[in-house]
Amino acid sequence: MNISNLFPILTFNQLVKYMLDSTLHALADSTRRSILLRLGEKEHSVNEIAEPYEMSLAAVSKHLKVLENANLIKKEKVGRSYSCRMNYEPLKEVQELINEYRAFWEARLDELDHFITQTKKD
Amino acid sequence: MNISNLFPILTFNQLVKYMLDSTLHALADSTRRSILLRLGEKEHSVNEIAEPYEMSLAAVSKHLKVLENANLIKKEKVGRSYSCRMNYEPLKEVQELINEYRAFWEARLDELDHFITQTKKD
DNA sequence: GATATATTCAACCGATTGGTTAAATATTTA
DNA sequence: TAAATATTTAACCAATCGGTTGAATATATC
Repeated sequence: MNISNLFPILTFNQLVKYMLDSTLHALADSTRRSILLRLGEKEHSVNEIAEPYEMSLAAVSKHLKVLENANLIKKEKVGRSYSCRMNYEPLKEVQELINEYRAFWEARLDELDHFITQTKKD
Repeated sequence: MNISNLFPILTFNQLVKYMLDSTLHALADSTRRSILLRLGEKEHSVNEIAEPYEMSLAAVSKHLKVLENANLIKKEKVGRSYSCRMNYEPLKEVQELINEYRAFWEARLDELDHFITQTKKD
């Protein structure tokens, strides 16, 4: 199930929800986070990506599919192999999410700070 | 399975990996993201948290358990109910992760920029 | 002490996950 | 054209997921 297939039948908010679901799910696995870091550094073929992991090529291929569906990587066919590279875009959405939480968090810290100052004054 | 039970038998890196796994897994569900946003704003009892969702109280209780195991919320027993509040701490780790990816991403953009400048010069 | 309230626990369900192996598909090379 | 290489697909497996319902456990109130 690729996100682009669903595009015309979802509202914007549903789309953001779906994107965050798939991005965060893709990141919630240490093998995939490691793959993404390596692809951030430089492009790799599927075989190169799979090399360091103690699992089958098919398993790595599946991990790449999860990253690709989350739009975190792009694959381009080059001869008989695929060149994979990272796509940062979806991480901006995650960044924004974290910022939202931080805004609330800091607002509450301010409140607490204010409370302490008030208490000291009394 | 709570992270604190595993603490003595894991290395620091394994611990970070486990924490990111559980934090990102907890965030990869829109109900839990929504709960966390509301708890960021203010403390709530389990019943209050459950109110807006069209699912059983037990289901919400499970979501809260996932958030609690990821250390994203704290629960305190107050009389016969529980007061829940957000804990921002684990999100710092996520923030750092995103920053790592961004560092690579920007380094590559710089390379590309450099390449374009070079090409124009020729 | 009986009853109402707040929450969790246990058992179950169908769907999804992360892995496997073996076969299929493309493409290049000999 | 045959063989080697790169990758995906299909079928399977056990574990986990997100939900349900009904019973259990605390605590507060009548």
